[in-house]
Amino acid sequence: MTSVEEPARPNGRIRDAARTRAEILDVATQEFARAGYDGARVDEIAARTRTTKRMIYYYFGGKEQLFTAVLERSYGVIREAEQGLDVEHLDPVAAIRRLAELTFDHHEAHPDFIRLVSIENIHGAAHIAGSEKLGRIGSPALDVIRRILESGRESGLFTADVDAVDLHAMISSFCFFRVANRHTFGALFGRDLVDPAQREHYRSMLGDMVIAYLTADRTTD
Amino acid sequence: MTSVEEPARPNGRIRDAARTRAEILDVATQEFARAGYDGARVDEIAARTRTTKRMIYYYFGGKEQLFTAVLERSYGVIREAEQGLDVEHLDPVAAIRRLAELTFDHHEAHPDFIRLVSIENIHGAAHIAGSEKLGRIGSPALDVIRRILESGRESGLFTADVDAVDLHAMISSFCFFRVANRHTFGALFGRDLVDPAQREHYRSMLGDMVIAYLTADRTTD
DNA sequence: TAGCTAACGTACTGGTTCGTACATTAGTGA
DNA sequence: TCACTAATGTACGAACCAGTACGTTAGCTA
Repeated sequence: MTSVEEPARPNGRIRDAARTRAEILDVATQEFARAGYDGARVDEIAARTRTTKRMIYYYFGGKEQLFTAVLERSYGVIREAEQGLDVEHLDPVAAIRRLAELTFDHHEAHPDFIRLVSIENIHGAAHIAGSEKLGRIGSPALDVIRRILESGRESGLFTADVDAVDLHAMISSFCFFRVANRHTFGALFGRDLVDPAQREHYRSMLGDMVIAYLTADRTTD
Repeated sequence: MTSVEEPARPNGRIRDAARTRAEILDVATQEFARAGYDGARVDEIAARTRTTKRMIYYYFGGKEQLFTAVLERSYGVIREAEQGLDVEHLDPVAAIRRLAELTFDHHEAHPDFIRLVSIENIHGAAHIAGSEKLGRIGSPALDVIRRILESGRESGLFTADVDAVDLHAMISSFCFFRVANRHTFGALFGRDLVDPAQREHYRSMLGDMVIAYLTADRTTD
């Protein structure tokens, strides 16, 4: 999330469309993630901004479109992160583990994004469906997984009959659950899934799980 | 969810505290699951009931307490289901697979419950924290996992150093994600994770994953 | 420097929504 | 059968909240 800081200017109205727009998006991201779509208050977002509610409607049109814009930017951030991943030089096992770890790290580093995705699912992904930008956002991670799977199978290391999308779901599910459900899980089972002291434990657990699944001895099946 | 049906009585006011209470809970479960806590409307719940809004406040006190009651009953349903599972007679590998399948089936059969848990996580599990009933609900599944893990490790079949709570998290994460995130996942990747035609595929994928993790050859680590 | 427009602010409205005051009745026990 | 209470219904209020009508100004350009 690109946060907006300004070198305390003299008072009086300053005009900067880009800054105002970005600041609204920043605050809206926090507010929607904090309270959900219906729980979020347009007035509250405006109050925590250096501008007014009028500007939210001026730039985004309404609460619904603002939420869509928040989603679009948040998804854009992961896509960028995914585009930066470079694991082609590693052997398939190491490459998959590295990819899983990157997913793990990204989920942990962006709890607000995880919450937004949960919220969007409560609403049946209606905003994604209504957004052209999100429709064609794709996923660089999928292409990477596809290539790793291929080379892993060629070399005989990977025995699992699984495609990139399903493997992505498997990796994401663990990372997502750990962050998204930490509150109920903690309250019910007394274990904090995002306890920093257990971070390495869960991180390697994920890698072990995925590698074990991909390389399991299937001759006896 | 125990749904309430009545043999169409002659009109006129009927007094049945238990029925009225149960009917409110049924409708509230649907409405909260449909729209989230803040999106749900008390008037809407009342309208879809054979009683009035007044009764919701009479029996539950308010929207917040109604949601807590809905959660309490929903969690009670799984606990009951878990108590019915009988896998002690199976060998550890088969027992774990069976347990994973039961979790898989339960998640798929209760999408409303999954949504409620997502919603409760958005609110930081505040209602669970404020409920005595939910605080001491425990989890029969955990005891079962504990025993299976022990016997699996004794016989040398299981090599993974994992405890019951973490294994439960691993199994739940896959089952939960598949149902909770099906909308965004479907919209972004064009794959329906709850497509009935793919049900067996994902069900066995989960079992394979967990078993592979537990029994992986760790001599080379 | 005049004028134009994108950017911004204020003040308000209309509908919504949780919650309640007050009235009523079904069923039960004396 | 009478009275009492748990259960129910009606009508309303007060706060909240998304959205807007209308007015203002900063900064650019001709």
